[in-house]
Amino acid sequence: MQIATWNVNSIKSRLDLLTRWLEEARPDVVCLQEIKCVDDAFPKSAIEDLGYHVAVHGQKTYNGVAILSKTPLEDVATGLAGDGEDEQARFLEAVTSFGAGAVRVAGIYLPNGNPAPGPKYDYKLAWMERLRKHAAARLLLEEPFVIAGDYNVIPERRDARRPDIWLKDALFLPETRAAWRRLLALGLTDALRAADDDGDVYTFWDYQAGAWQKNDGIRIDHLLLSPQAADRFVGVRVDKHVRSWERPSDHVPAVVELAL
DNA sequence: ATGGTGGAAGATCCA
Repeated sequence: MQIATWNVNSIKSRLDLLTRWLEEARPDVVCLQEIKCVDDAFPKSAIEDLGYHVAVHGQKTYNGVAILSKTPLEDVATGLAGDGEDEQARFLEAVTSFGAGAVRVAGIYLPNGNPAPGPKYDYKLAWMERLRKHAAARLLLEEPFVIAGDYNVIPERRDARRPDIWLKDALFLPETRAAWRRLLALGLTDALRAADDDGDVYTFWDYQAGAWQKNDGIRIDHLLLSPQAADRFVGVRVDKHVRSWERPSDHVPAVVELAL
């Protein structure tokens, strides 16, 4: 089965592209980020008509996440533990069953954090620590578990075409990368780096300055696998061609295939 | 020196 993540940058503006991609790729589970709408405004029936169950955690104007699945979504949870005051819609988790197996999927939209330093960066780092704690708790369950989403983290220099321009950016600051390493150190596998090939793997190209035409990309969308999910790893891909479609998101879908 | 791109909301913020 295939699990995908895609920051669509507004579901209303991207519904036609999402539909086109779902019909082409037919992933089993899709985590969407930056839907930028309240739950009631999400085009649920259009997506259900394509054969998907839908869970939504949205808010007005900003952020917002959703999970689509060919099989029913159970045990749905919204919001990341650790800050009762946090009202930003950035976390959604659910369990889906396929054949004999089940997988728990968390869809995340990790805070951008710019400008850094500042309160937005503090929020990002706190959010990353909350995510680490949550993942640690989930890993105790020893089940197939995938955390998929827009992490707003460039893990290493090779994850940017021009790493030097990102040195002072919240996506690439040493503290950001240290928090990423602490997350991985729990025993999670970075699926996009789990394949043998070592080439460019970008998932985002800015709308500005011809970034796409110059392949001036970064890898900030990630799928992290629990050991029980990594044991079932079959392959991974980035649907880069979607970035060249008309009126694209600045992110493209990333997909992992698991033997489930 | 300026603006660059796009979305949402509404004339500005966020990415």
